[in-house]
This record gives sequence, C-alpha cells and structure tokens, in this order.
Amino acid sequence: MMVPTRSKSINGNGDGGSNNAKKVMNRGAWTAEEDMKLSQYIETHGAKRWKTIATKSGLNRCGKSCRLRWLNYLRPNIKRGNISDEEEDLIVRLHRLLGNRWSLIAGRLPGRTDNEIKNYWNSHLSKKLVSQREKDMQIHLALSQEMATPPGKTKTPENSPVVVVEVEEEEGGEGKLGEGCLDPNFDVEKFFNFSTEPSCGLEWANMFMELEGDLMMDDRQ
DNA sequence: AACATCAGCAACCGCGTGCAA
DNA sequence: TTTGCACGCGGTTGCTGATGT
Repeated sequence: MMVPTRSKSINGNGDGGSNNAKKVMNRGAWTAEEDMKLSQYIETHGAKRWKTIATKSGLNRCGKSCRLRWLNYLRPNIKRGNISDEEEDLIVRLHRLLGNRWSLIAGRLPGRTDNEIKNYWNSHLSKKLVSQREKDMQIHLALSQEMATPPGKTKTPENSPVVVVEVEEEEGGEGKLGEGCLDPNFDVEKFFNFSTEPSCGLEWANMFMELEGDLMMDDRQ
C-alpha cells in the first residue's frame, strides 16, 4: 500500500504545547531522505531529547514526529507485516489480560510496535472476535432453547455430552483501558518483570498461558 | 468507465507522568 | 512546592488502494 501523503502544514506540533515557535513544520509521510537524516543523526548522537534531534538533524519536523518515526520504522530489529498465528494468538490473550495497553502487549512481542499491534487489533482482530462472539451467542441461544424443552421432548440422547459454551464477557474488547481484563488486580509489572531486559523470545509465553488458564478457572468459580 | 464505499495503516493529537530546576 | 520540559501512551484522523455497484 502506498504511504499516505499528508500535505497539510500547520503550526501546531502536538508536542505538549511546549513549542511556541510559529515555524511551519513538515507533516505527513516521511521521505527516504528524511529517514536517512534521522537515522544518521540518531546513530551518532543517540535517541535522546527528541526536540533537539528534530532541530539539529536538519529535519523540519517536531520531536514527537521524529520519535514516532524512529520507534515504529527506523529503529533496528523492527518486524513489519505478516503477523503470525502464534503472535495473533498471543495478542488476543494479552489483550484479554491487559486491555488496550498496547505498549505492554508490544513489549512482549519482539520487533513489534504498539502502533502496529493497535492497528492490527482495530482492523483485524476486533472484527474477528466480534463475529466469533456472535457465533458463540447463537450456539448459546440454541442450547438454551434446547434445555428449556420439556422432558421427554428432548431431541438429544439422554447421555449425550453437555457442551459448555463460554460466552466471553469481553466488554473491554471495544477498547476502554483496563476493561476486559480477567483480573483488574493482576500485577503486570510483577509478572512480566519489566526491570529486566525486554524479552527477545517467546519463552515467557508458556508461563503466561499457564497463568491465564488459572485465571480463567478462577473466573468461572 | 465512473463513482461510492470499505479496509488498512501511517501519522497526528491530547493528555498523563516523571523529573529537574 | 511549583513549574516547565521531555517523553510515552492510547485514541483518532485522514489518505490511499481495493472492491463493489
């Protein structure tokens, strides 16, 4: 897909209102030249003080824009596109646990950015989950009706296995922070141990899935 | 072929937080 | 304690290509 070309140029830069200069900033899509300038500057001076980076690098951009571009596209080890089934599954599970805390979710998926995960959720997963929920609801209703039929008129064999359909209470799926979490008191910091280096693999995922399983069990009780 | 609508995604915006002076 | 700056986060916007009519 082509990169959108935003040609608007306005004074505001959204940088916390800290920039009083009336200089017109570049906005919209980044050019290859701008990317190169930014990368080169950060390579030599480091990714600190974005406002300074923005001015010293010769880019006519606000610091915020530079930061976003670096974090989402230019920094090393960025993975783009092709979110695997495994990653998708993790995103869904983590979202159920954490809600819309995209940066936390992204922090557990090496090479992925919060923006990418947020976009992926909004454009793919939210719809997917809604249709899944509708399906579940239909099954649930059908089973409820069946259960309500008087004894003797039941269509299913007496000893047929009872299918427990779980209709998820995923109110937070539409997006409010913290909603949709299994446990609001879940200690994210403690579990993921953010004091250490961000995980570069998915070894934490097994531990997480075990925990998630426990929480689901508690939830049902 | 022309137009309308949808889907995907890069980028912007506003706000909250942390920290130093 | 207050103030201002820098940063980070989540929500939203708006552009483009794809698809439908």
